[in-house]
This record gives sequence, structure tokens and C-alpha cells, in this order.
Amino acid sequence: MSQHDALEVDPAPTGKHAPDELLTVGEMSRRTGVAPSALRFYEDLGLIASHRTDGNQRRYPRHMLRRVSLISVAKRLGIPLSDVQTAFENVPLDTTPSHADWQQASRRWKRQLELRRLGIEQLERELTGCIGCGCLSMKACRLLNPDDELGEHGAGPQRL
Amino acid sequence: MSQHDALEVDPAPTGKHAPDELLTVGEMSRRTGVAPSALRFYEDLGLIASHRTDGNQRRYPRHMLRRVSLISVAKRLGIPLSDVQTAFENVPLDTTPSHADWQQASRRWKRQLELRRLGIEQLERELTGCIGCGCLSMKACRLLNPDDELGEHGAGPQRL
DNA sequence: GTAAAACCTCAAGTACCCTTGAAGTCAAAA
DNA sequence: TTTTGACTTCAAGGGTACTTGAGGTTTTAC
Repeated sequence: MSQHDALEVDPAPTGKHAPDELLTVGEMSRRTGVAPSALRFYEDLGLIASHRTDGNQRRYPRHMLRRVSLISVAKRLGIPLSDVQTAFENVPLDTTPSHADWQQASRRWKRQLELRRLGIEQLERELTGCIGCGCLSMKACRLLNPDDELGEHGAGPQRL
Repeated sequence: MSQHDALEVDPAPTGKHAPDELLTVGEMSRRTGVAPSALRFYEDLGLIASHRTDGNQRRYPRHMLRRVSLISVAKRLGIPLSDVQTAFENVPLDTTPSHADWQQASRRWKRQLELRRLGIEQLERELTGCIGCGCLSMKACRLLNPDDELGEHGAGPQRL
């Protein structure tokens, strides 16, 4: 990349941090538990962004910590990066997101998580049923119909 | 494969199914929504198993439907196949699993799902908090400490 | 000023989870 | 019996999510 995707900024963080310092890749990595290579990868995907020093090194504004943390939580929950991207859709990358920006994103996330949780709860309920019945009678078990959350229309699952 | 991994069986299913018929790959696929290539892949991994006809075609006992369904549900929830393998550890592949076998596996699954659900619920709670506070004060937000489910010991996340 | 640590890019490699295609065989229906 | 569709194996390819390594530059610390 010969073009800097953001304006030049103050050189670099020193040993002791002023309250709203810029962070190097290494610092981001230490504070989020996400490897530098992964941070660069997320940046390539446009999930996060950085400023560059005159020497072309990355400097992250502090609010980027939040994005990275959300990404890594999502990863732990098995949520793909594409979904994360969607959730972040209207949260600005170049400026510190506003209260409203995060509010909106939070609500979006919450809806996604709720769907996931409902899926899990459904599966849990069905497994509880299976513990009781042993599910040797396959016809009755809704687990065999992965496609619908609740509905049912016959005995055999279909769809291809 | 020159060695059959199971005994030879009755030729093949006819158009109309007797109650406890063996199923071809195509039938398994249609009934579970999982592609034949995926079924073969799962078989290579040892997640499922089949008998072979004299002509070397796969025939699945009906109880294999249940395994495949559980696998595909897990996939939808972002649970890796290795976890599925663990959950199935004591469920026999070669014989129809007993009531007790499924009970044990179900309980194991349920525990795994519960952990996942708790993770999601935690994240939901925190996002709810974020909706209220806007989370502009990063220090307070527990999201930044991905490693512990509840505990807290300072301001900055660590671990690498 | 100089050395070490941290950073840079780019290409290739890895792991998981499959799909696609080639070349051939088997099974069920006409 | 013949034809068609479903099946077989094996090798290669593809998407996601990164890691590793080479070769070089920047920053920090002494």
C-alpha cells in the first residue's frame, strides 16, 4: 500500500500512556488477546482501521479496542466475520463512534445473539425431551427437522 | 477401500420403505438436508458409519439419521465437528445406540450447549448495558475482558 | 550512534469443512 | 436387456480464518 488510508498522525506512544493515546499493533494485541497477524487480517477485511505514522506503522485509536473485542467475542461464539461486518455496518471506522452509533450496533448484535440463543434453547429443550424418551422413536423428534424452528408438516424432513 | 468396515447386508431399499430399512446416501441426504459429499466426509472422519452392499455402495441404518441431524444442527450453531465427536464419544457407531447411550450423549450435549448459551447471555447482558451507557467509558465495559465469564481484576485485559 | 525490538509487505502454508470433476461401477426401471 | 440415474473413489479446488517466514524498515533504548 503506497497510499495511506488516513491522515498522518503524531509519531508514537511512549512507555507511559496519556489517557487517549494511539496504540501500536503490539499494544492492541496485548490488550485484546488477538494476534498482530489477525489484526492485520481484520484490517484487510475492513473490519478495523488504523492511521499510519510517517514510517508507515499502524496506530490504532483507542475506540478500535472495542471493535476488536467484539470481534473476538464473536469468534468465541462461533459467529462468522461476515456477520460481524454486518453488525458493524453503520459504526464509523474513521472517527470515534458516537453513543448513537454504538447503540444501534448493540441492538443489532443483540438481535443476532437472541436468534442464536433461541436456536440453542430449542436444541436444549429437544435434548431434554430426548433424555426422557430416549428418542428411539425417531418420527417424533423435532431434531430431525433442522429447517424449521417450530413448525412441522409431516413425518419426513425434506428440502435439498 | 478394499476392506469393508462392516458386514455385508441385504441388497438395497426398494421404492417403498419397510419400517426399518437401510438408507442410501441419496436418501440420507434428502432426509437430513446434508449433501452426499458431506456425508462421505463425515464418514471419513468417523462421525458416522455405513454398511456396504456387495456392490460397495453405502447403506445407512436409520439411527444414523439422528447422528447426522445432530451434526447439522451443531454446524448451524457454529459448533466444530471436533466437539461433536467428543459429544458422541460413547455412542456406538456399529450398533443401534441404546436408550442409555443417547441419554448420556444428550446430557453431554446439553452441558456444552448450556455453556454456549451462557456465553451468549452474558454478551447480551453486556450489550444491554452498552445500549444504556453508550460504552464510551471503555474501562467499565466487561466486554473488553473476553477471558473471564464474570470475574474482573483491574482495568486492562491481558493474556497472550 | 548503534543495536535490539518491533514493525512493514507479500507470498505461501495450515486447518477446518467441505464441493467439484473425472472416470468408472451398480441398481432399478423400461 | 439395456439404459438411466445413483452410486463409487480419488485428486484437486474453494472459502474462511488465520499463521509463518523472508527480506527489509522503523522505533526505542542504551
